[in-house]
Amino acid sequence: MQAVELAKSFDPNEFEDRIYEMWQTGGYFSPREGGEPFVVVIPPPNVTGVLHLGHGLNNSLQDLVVRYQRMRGKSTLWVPGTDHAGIATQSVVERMLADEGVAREQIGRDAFIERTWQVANDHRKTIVKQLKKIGSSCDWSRERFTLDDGLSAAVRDVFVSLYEEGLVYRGLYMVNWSVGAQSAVSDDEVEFKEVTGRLTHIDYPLDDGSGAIRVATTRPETMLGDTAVAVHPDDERYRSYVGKSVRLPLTDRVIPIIADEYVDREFGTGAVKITPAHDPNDYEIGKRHDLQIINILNKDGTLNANVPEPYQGLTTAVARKRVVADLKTCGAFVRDEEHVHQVGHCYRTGVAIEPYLSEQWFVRMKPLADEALSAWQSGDVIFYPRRWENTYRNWLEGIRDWCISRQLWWGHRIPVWYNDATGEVRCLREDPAPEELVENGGQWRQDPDVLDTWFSSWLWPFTVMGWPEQTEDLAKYYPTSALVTAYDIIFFWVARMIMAGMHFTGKSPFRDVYITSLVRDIQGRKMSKSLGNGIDPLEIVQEYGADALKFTLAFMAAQGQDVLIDKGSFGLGSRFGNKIWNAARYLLMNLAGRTLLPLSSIDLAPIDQWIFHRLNETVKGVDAAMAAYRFNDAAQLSYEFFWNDFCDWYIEASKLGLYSDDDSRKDRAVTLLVRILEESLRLLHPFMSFITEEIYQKLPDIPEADRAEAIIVAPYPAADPSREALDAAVAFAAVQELIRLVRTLRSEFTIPPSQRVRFVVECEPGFAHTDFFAGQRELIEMLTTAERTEYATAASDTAGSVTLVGNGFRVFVFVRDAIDADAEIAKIEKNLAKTEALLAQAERKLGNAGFLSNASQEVVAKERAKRDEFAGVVSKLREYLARLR
RNA sequence: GGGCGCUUAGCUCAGUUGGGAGAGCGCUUGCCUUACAAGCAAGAUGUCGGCGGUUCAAGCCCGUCAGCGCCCA
Repeated sequence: MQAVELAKSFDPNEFEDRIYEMWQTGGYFSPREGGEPFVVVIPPPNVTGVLHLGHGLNNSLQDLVVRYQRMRGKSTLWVPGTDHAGIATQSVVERMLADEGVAREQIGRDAFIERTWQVANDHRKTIVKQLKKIGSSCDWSRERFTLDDGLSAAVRDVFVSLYEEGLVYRGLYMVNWSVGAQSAVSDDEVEFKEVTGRLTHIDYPLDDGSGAIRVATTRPETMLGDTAVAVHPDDERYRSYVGKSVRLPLTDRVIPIIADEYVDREFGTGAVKITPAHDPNDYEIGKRHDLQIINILNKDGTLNANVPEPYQGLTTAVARKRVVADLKTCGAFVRDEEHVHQVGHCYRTGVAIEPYLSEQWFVRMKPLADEALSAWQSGDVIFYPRRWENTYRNWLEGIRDWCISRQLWWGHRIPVWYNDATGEVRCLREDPAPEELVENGGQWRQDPDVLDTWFSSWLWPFTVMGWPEQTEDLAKYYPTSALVTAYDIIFFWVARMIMAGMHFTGKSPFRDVYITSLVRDIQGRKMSKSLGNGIDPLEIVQEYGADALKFTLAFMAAQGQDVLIDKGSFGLGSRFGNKIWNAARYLLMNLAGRTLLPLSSIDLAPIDQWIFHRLNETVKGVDAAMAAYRFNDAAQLSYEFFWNDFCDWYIEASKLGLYSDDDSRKDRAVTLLVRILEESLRLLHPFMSFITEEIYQKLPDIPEADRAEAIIVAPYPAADPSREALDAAVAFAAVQELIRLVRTLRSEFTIPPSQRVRFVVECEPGFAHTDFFAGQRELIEMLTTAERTEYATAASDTAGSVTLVGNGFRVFVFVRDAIDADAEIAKIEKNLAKTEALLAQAERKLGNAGFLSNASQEVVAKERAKRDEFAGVVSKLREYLARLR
């Protein structure tokens, strides 16, 4: 057989694109015929921008799960796609237009939407390219976009259905007005931030001239819209004021003083100004007391014509200063003080939210939330880690109606037409709408607003399968198997998808919800553009390779904890790739002139049994970890097997065979090495996808091996009871102990590699591995750089030796001349003290009646074994110490 | 105000049912040993935040205090 040559230096850039192309051409990303389905739908990235490291984590983990299940024979489907992200995308385009000096109103709705499609398409292409670059094994033939025809039809269908069911309604309500987006947003889209403002105390003079009532407010400019002052009905201080009126400063209005239990007597002065149009609580009070509602804001957040002329057109911030100044001038201003309070901000634009009374569309959420709760209660949805179920439950139990209309152009247009003349309203599935509704003579007009982006996202798991059409995909691949997403969108997305799934399909859209952590920088800050601390996943791919990206993230993604990461962290995965590459390179270069044998013809030596045993244990561990979504455990187990067991021990040991002059011995060694390499590659493929495929493609034919045309569709290693070899594992552990003892000695006394040492191993009577040691002489000598080692039950002449104490044996190393006696004594004393402490601890336990009666048989037996081991070591160390002195 | 989480080696973090404290990076020492210096061999470092309790036994369970973070109101 010819040698296979791998490049001397490992360079993932050399093969990653080529391998991805090969997978795509091979059609491996599409579900295979037969097999139980395993389906994942991607959390669709926004077409606003490009992928960041959070996407890197999320998609790496999805790829990990999908590849693992694919190799386990499942009919695996990962549906990719993108989200139109209404507000975010629209504002990106608006900014672009602004740079050109144009407002969207100038170019008109159709032109604006056209322009936005271009931007969205550009971003979509970039995102797809990025997902491919990091190795995502998505089925690209099924890629979807929340605004494409099929999904749009579904959105329309759902809106109309809910309208017909009475779960969608329209009305005049206090909503969260995003001045930045000039649109309403839902309650969930408001982020409360602590803001240091000022609490302003103002005297409102009584209309009858008998004094004034003092109010305190954090938003003085809203006084221009005040229509009452309220006090608590039981507040003695203000009892006599109730029923009187005040003359509102800076205006010519007279407003009443009312009593309402909502008022907090402890806050401020205990008297509160009431602005029904601009505060949700004031609005409620206004309704109770039939107060006038004066809207003082324009949609852009400036003051409108309902305020006195000098303030019109000012922004709220400017108006605030102006109002305070004018209050000072007229003497109504009392004082103000620093005041820390929570202020709502739009999560997309970051601009402060103004409570604003307007006509909007809402979804009545209670019935839907109940369905989502029952899905969870009956175990149809399981979160990993479980504690996120609290978040899910709390949100659903305190559910509020969902404001779904947005005053935007980019999105799903609300399918409702109004006849202003007759007052008729029609909500229609038909698309395009009937001729008579289309804006002709101005009789009918369509609602100008679009729907919240999440109103399409919440349908994602089944609309990507073609719903409401009863498609083949829907029947086969819905409900999906697992959802992988971050905790910050449990409300926005996960809970709503479960609601929609239950309501429209009668099924939870997925059973397992794996909640990923957020990726932060090394100082624990969220990665963001403005901080400039973001990490571009493509930069990582460029520098370290896609495998390094995925492996490192998987290795670090313990359940529940945020991942703190910097660029250097990816060295972990990169070094692992280098290790795999070089191990494979070494084995393959040794194929020259060899013949691979059938595994069944080989009589396994103990060390071979040991490595198969370790591989088998690793497979079991990885399976258990993957079943529990413990990706870091799975990654770590495979890493340790490959690096520590296979490379550090088995490959090193195999050099005995490879460097021998015996062809059959060489064939045997190479056969086993290639065989274990092949299985290891399959074990590692979900974590290190590109490199394992690249090497797999270069492997020679291996007799009796379960090969596939590509590793991506090769079978995942399965646990095999016949490979369990506990005896070999225990025996080999003893050999490792012996070798480490000698190596440590060499290192501690700086015995150069050029100096081969000689030693005698003396095994105690009853030591189980005496014969095994002797049988491994060659290996032991190679790995300790020794010569002429002897194995005996009683060493005869130990003069000139240094003693090493193992569990059940001693090693007499003849290097006495090389060592410093005082240093040796100090070392032994330290070791002795440590072992004596362990012995004392074990003896204390075994001397405790409570321990003997309460602890399990197994634990007691283990403790006895420990005591015997420590006792043996202690007595041997003492004896040696006595001899040294 | 309600809820969740965190505090373990210099750094970043694992530690699944309670039973001799771990990884990666960093550090120290020696090696360019015919796969890999992105490597090999060896080594050092912990009052597991404080206090109290349960238990034969606590990093792990319970209580409490302190500090940090997130979510909801």
